[in-house]
Amino acid sequence: MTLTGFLPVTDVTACCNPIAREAISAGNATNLAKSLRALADPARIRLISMVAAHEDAEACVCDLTEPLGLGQPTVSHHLKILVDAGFLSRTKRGTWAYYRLIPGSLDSVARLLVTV
Amino acid sequence: MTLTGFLPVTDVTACCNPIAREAISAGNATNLAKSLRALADPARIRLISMVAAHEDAEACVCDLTEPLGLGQPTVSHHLKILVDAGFLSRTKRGTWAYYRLIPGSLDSVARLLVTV
DNA sequence: CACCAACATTGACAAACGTCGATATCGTCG
DNA sequence: CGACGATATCGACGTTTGTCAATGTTGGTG
Repeated sequence: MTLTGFLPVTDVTACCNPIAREAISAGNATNLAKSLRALADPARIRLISMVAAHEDAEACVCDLTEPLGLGQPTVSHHLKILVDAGFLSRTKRGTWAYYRLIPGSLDSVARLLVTV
Repeated sequence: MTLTGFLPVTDVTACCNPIAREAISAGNATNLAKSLRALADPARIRLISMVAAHEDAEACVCDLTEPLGLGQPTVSHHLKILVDAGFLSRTKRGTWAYYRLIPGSLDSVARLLVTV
């Protein structure tokens, strides 16, 4: 299980029923695990949360570094993982890179976990 | 971030709003990350899925080892992580240990991810 | 009691991860 | 053009992870 070689999360989750409803295939389990792994870090959860809750629902790296308490390269690293996994989008305007939550991306993961 | 020192997932998720609704605290992000980390492995996703989909919604280690293609100690290891994280319960009957999905545990994680 | 089967625990090892400092890239402003 | 500011990439490091073989534990059975 590496964090490299993602499918965007919406592709991953278009595949199957909630995992508790019927036995998931090995391949789909691997894909879902990759998406979850991208989320399974405190810094990345906070990044998603901060981006979504930020003014205009977008934020640049400079908005995130200080409140997160991590260095700029580390923040860029985490953001890249979230972009590659399909949770965030990146838009460059001037010198700044603005990140946004991709609508529905978290929901498609949630849909696979839910049992009701 | 270690996989040891869990709170049961239902405690973790009783804490807060969906992460995209308002900025999550560092502590709650750490707890949610621990729960997600317990799920973020292909073998463990398949275990949850197989247990939930199994006859009578329970399964023993011997039911899981062979279809999963992993050794018995490895399967026990993964099951312990899922029990500690509050996703599975363990009941011993005779020589066998039966695992069940704890109702609502997956849903409480899903509730924190969902945005709609 | 002695043996066996199911499961848990331990110890070891390679692979992957999170973080950082240093450096590279790219757009802006003088 | 040259300097600067925001961000990305690289290389390195200590830590955590997933897996296995070997061993321990516990309950049933002869």
